[in-house]
Amino acid sequence: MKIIDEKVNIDGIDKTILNHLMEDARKPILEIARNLGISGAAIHQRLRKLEKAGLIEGSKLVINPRVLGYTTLAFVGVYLDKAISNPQAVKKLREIPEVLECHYTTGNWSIFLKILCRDNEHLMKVLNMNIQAIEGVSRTETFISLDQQIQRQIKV
Amino acid sequence: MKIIDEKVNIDGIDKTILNHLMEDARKPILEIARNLGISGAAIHQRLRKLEKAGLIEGSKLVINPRVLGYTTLAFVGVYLDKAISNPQAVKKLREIPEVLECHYTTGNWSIFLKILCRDNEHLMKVLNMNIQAIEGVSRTETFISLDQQIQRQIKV
DNA sequence: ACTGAAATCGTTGCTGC
DNA sequence: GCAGCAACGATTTCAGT
Repeated sequence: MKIIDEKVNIDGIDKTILNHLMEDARKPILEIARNLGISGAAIHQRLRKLEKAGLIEGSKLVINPRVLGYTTLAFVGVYLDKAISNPQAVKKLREIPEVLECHYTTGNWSIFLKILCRDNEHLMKVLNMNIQAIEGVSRTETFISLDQQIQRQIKV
Repeated sequence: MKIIDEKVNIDGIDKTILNHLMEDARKPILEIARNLGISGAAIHQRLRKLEKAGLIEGSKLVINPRVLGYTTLAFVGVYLDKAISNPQAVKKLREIPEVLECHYTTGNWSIFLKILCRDNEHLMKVLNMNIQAIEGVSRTETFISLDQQIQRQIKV
């Protein structure tokens, strides 16, 4: 766990830089620099400041899973028998590549998952063969995403 | 909607390139090239092929919302009165910056959201003032993420 | 906090294997 | 499908103000 003890003071220039790069992490720094009327070096200085403050975590290439044949996105609420089995369950869940997110949540479920599968048959297999097989998992409730309408990060 | 009609044939070299850049979209291409023992130009050729195939959607700078004071992540199931109001509801949801994801789902809810707020008070305000205020929204069920244990993309 | 300069890298297009 | 090369632009760092 990284400790963030740096004060973050973000001005409009920082926001402009971040908003550009949040859309396209490989957008040329000099292009942003020309838009802002400052030098490329100034942008780099600000980026280093924002990294040091812990605001910038990194960058990711975003792929379209449909092209790889992954078309079924689902959310799964997991009921666990006993609280003590949670960390072991998460460890097992981490070994299932279809599990993209895993949250401890308030409410009915102990654990809440986002999983991505090739199709419904694959989803059923992952649920029955992989997730239900984990010790402590008593029951699951599955919600299939028929269509995702919004996908974004928080506005800076 | 982009039409993907390209056949995708991804070999081990493509996978290596993608896995590197999915971890860090700004990782130097020449560094990857040296690891693989091929030229930088060859990597660029493959990246163009993968973009043309629609597998590469883009890249994103990933920020840590906690540094901006956003600490409460929640999932919200939304009940809508009538099916006809769904597109209008989504349109309104898009105007709420705290809404990061929005899915049409199978099961009890019409719509399922991921939302990010500064704290529980802010969450309550967004639920009561913004989401419940949307025409057609009859009820919501909220699950707060106490801790996110897994966050990743599908393995290529 | 920013500029300007200098070295390295990114990117494209070419020729040839 | 890849190498090697060339040309131009971008990245990155650092001294200087």
